[in-house]
Amino acid sequence: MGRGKVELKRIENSSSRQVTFSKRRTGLLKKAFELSILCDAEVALLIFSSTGKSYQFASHEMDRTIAKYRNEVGLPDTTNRGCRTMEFWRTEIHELKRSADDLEAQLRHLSGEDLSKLSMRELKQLERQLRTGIERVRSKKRRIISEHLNLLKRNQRALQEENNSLEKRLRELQDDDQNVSFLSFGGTSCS
Amino acid sequence: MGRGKVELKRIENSSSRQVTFSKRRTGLLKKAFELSILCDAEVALLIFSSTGKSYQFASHEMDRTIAKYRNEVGLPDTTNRGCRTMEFWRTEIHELKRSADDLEAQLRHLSGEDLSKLSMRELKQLERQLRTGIERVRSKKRRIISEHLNLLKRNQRALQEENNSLEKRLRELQDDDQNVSFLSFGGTSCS
DNA sequence: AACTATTGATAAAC
DNA sequence: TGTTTATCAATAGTT
Repeated sequence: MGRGKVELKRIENSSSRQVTFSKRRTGLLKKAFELSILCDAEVALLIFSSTGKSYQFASHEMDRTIAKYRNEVGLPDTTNRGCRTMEFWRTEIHELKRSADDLEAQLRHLSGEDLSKLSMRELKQLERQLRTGIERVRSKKRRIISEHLNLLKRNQRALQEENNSLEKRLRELQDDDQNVSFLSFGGTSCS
Repeated sequence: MGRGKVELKRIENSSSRQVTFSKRRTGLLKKAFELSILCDAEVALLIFSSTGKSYQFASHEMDRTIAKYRNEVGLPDTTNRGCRTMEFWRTEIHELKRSADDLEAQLRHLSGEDLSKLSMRELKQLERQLRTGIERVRSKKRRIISEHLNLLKRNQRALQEENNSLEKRLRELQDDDQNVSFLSFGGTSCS
């Protein structure tokens, strides 16, 4: 952004480097702030100039964010254990509650409740989501039904086959019977 | 940057918020990287999404940069007060997380995901719920559209009336004009 | 530091 | 999630 592209390497001219540092540092801090507000994120940013001057931004308590990071990475936190943890848990719980509230609101919206504050755009999006959901549910139902049907067909086929073989055996038995009668009564075929 | 300005406040629509988070997070990390290269600065950036996912960048060793920060701010105090209620917080958080998981599962189901474990009966119930939801959303949309339409009609009517009165006044003015001509020129009607 | 031509980032839509 | 497009924002080079 600016007149001409910039190669991604250390700016050799020291005063340009300082000017650029000042401009970009400001921009970076601003963007970190915006991200934290717009997206409700927890952001911590530490900057040290090559001359050692320090700049920073933290959307929440810096130590808490660092503690979270250490937790994530797996190392035990070297900050205060104990006293501050209480506050840590409290905010943690607060956030969990808020995200639960958020989920509940989404659920209500998907059930068609509490729509009064939604814009047309949000309503359209919601309808699309519901349509997708209902289509997937229906497709799942169809699959279940079709599987059930296949099972029934298979069973039917098996029964039919069993039936056939039973009939066949029955006929054979009847034939035997006739032969027995024929033999025992001297060969007159009746009907 | 993008179509239309953005107000600096938490984005209420949760899916927009997530999309924006993803985009801006990428941008922020990129800019942090660029600053560190171009200006030879030491930069550390920690980001946690509102759902707790973690992202980070460090131009140097993260711990070193954090240590530098701690040094800058002043060493942490080691006060260690009673943390007997630790267990309480732990269970509290556990419960909250479980209820959040439950809500998330419901949401997934309503979005048509994760249906494999549901029975036919549950699927039918889900479909009914979705149908109700979609019908309510559609009805809300219809109401909004109809209100908008009414507003437009009212405006149109008002404009029409204004138009009529303006035309009337214009005619009156023209008539006056003719009368004035008539009087000053002694009564000869011209055309 | 202020200016402005340009590039870069990204909101909205798909 | 990725792509595209229309716009706004950041900033490189200049004064």
